[in-house]
Amino acid sequence: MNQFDELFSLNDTDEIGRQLLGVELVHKTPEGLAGGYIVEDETYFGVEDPSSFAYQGVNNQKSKHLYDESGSIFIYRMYGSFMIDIAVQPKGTPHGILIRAIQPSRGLGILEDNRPINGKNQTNGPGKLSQAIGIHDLSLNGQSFSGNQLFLDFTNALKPNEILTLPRMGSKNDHSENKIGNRFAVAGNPYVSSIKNKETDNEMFGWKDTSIATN
DNA sequence: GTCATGATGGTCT
DNA sequence: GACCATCATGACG
Repeated sequence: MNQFDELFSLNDTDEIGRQLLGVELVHKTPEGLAGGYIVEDETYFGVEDPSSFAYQGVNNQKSKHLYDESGSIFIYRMYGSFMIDIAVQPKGTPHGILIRAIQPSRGLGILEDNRPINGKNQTNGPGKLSQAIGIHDLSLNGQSFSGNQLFLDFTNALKPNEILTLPRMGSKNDHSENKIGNRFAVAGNPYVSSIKNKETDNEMFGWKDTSIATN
């Protein structure tokens, strides 16, 4: 079994969220490959999660791709921005993982053309990173992250020194008692959204080994 | 640098 | 016209 199948066959959605940190998210654009290392993500627990689009079994135009097989692409639009999610768990179980931030590693010139902003603000939010890597429609919905348009690359994956577990962002449905779903982040990485500047690790960016150069 | 606030747009009622 | 798993901006120190 390859790393992709191994990861997306895990039963524990939070564990998949933790293991995704350090994996490269890559988009094949007309100009070339563009992408970065995942440094922050957020888990959603389907029918039992009040802030999931599939809460209590909702299955409509917006949520239907959450029900796809583990490792499928689920893109949606919010406040005019595009968000990139991974559908996880077997077909029919609508768990999802939202990719919230990446550290640029591939096609840096393409990222800058798509989103001409310097530094960490280029990719430290879900709407920002999708703009930077060139996702501007819903056309990839339902395809697999093991394909070759928008895919996960494990070959150069980095290992976080420490993983932070934080409350989820946004989601005004998240009122109350149901404390399920988590936000995971690479401790000290400057591209994590809303990280305090003095908490960043400017030497290693929070990775165990950064000998793999960015280009 | 931090924080609070208004703008946002597509989708659904 | 309301809803929202967001973003950019402008006032501070």
